[in-house]
Amino acid sequence: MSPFDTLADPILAAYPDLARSDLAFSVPPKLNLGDVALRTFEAARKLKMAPPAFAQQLAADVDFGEDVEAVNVAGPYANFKLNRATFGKRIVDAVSDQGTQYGSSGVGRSQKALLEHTSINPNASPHVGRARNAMIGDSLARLFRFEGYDLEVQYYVNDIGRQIAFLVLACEDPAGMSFDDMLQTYADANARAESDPQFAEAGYQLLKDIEEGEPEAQKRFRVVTDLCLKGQVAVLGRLGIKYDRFVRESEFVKDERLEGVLDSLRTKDALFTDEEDRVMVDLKKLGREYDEGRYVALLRSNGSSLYFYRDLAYTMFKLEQDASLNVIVLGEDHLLYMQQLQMILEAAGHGCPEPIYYSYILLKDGKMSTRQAQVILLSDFLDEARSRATEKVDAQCTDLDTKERQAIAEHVAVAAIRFAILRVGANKNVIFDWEQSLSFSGDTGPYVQYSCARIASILRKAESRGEVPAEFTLETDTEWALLAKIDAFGEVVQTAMQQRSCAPVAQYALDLARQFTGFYHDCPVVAAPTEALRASRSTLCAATRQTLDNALHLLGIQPLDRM
RNA sequence: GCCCCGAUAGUUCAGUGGAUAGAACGAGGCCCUCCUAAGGCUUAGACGCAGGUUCGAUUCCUGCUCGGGGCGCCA
Repeated sequence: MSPFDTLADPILAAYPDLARSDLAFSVPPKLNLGDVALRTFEAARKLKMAPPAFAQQLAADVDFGEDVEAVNVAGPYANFKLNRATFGKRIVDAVSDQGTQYGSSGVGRSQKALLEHTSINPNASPHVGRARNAMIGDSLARLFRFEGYDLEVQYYVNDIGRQIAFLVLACEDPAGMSFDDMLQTYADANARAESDPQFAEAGYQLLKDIEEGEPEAQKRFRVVTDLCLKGQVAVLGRLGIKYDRFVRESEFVKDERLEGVLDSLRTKDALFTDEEDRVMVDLKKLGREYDEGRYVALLRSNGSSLYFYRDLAYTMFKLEQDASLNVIVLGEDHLLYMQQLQMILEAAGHGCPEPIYYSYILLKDGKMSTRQAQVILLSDFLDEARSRATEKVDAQCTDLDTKERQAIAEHVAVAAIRFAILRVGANKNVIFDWEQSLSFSGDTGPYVQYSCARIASILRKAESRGEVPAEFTLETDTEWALLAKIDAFGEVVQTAMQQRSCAPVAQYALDLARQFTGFYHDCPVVAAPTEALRASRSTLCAATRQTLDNALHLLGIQPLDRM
């Protein structure tokens, strides 16, 4: 129950021509104006009145009951002064009742959802650019589950194709190799394929062999890609990222699911074999207006499949699962590709997964490239972050044992990277900067964790378990501002769902943590002047912590009790 | 050439068709006999350019400039 709703009802009763969406409530720029503001431009227009006049009339005519202490009009704005204790108790009760579900709208309840993310080549240790996909995907997975969806997260393992073939070819003794060797081997193999036509030819032959089911070739691919996949998943696991199902691309080299699609294309005269014997699709026949991206190749001249063909089959496989939410996280380079895929699927009468695009993380001197071994590896980043965090934790938590301190340091490292990536909009390029990404102060994940630790410390000292007292009291603007912030969480979650992005959640977590810090400095809890205030402030701390926990959970960041 | 995305303080990012555009880092000045200084207070500092729509545009539209991505046997 948001304070805004209880204010809207009497207004709508007094002015039947208005709808809830005409009433724009917000927090006033200064708290001395009021606790909640109503902007009247929209409603006044509908009623054909001047906004200031409407605000005056509304303040005079509408009875808001005893929960509203005053309505002050400032030009086109009506500012409400509320009975803060009453509203405050409602907010704190809501958090207490809903606990880990506080903020969820439950829209996804009893609905199935499918999310594909990461899906990188099993060729080497993931770099932070790739990890952006995984972090965005994982935060969306958490968001969808929080909203009640029954979600399956899929990782499409690109375990076949030209570049994997080169890697497999270069791994003469895969059994004796470690995951850490792979980056260099992969880079070398790609360089060699460029300069050594025989090597490249052998790669294509290997590819053809595996597609034709040659057992020895399959085994070689499997050993290498398994080693890589295991290594990648372990590194991503450090970030708390998990997958429900791994689907191998190699399972889709020949797929009967495509028969229907290909038939539809033939019917529309969109399928043809070009002069070089490739099987192609002409999207112009399906209504594409630009020459750009008009043609799509499905099969090589030697009959082996291309990525598009295999992914089309995999996408059909996903569509068969009939999820009400079917989302895929992709790099911005896949935009045209996805448009093409959608056209083909539409031509065959199918829907298409909903794509979420993200832009690249760039290095100061250009793009990260695994192929050229020009990367910041995620594992290197995490190690460096952990070692910096360890220094601080060791100095500050001297009463904890080494194992506990190490665990905290790892959580801080993960918080730093996840927060740094998730808080910026997905369609913005990020220029990677070591010092900035490793910072633990300011607008960072560790700052939010620090607020959590402070709350935990207060609750330990106050020996409070956070029960809401019968009589909730508060006396300062700071306490009210914190309550208003807590109340806003549900709306933030809805915005995140609409935008398909947890960036608003990250921003919110920061705002809430900062708001709490203001409270921390202004309002003593343990040493509160009265028992009633001590109890209410403890409760407010507990509600803040629950809300922070819920927000951090969506971001995949561990709230800490000590740091 | 064509198609997508971006441009807000020195830097990295938020944000909004309407009240005084928010933070952080960096720079200057302060605060630990006070629930964790990974903190707080304080000073200075910003909507790329040009048009248009609107009572009102940083926000919507068009053009331009700059940056990123893409455009037939890579994935």
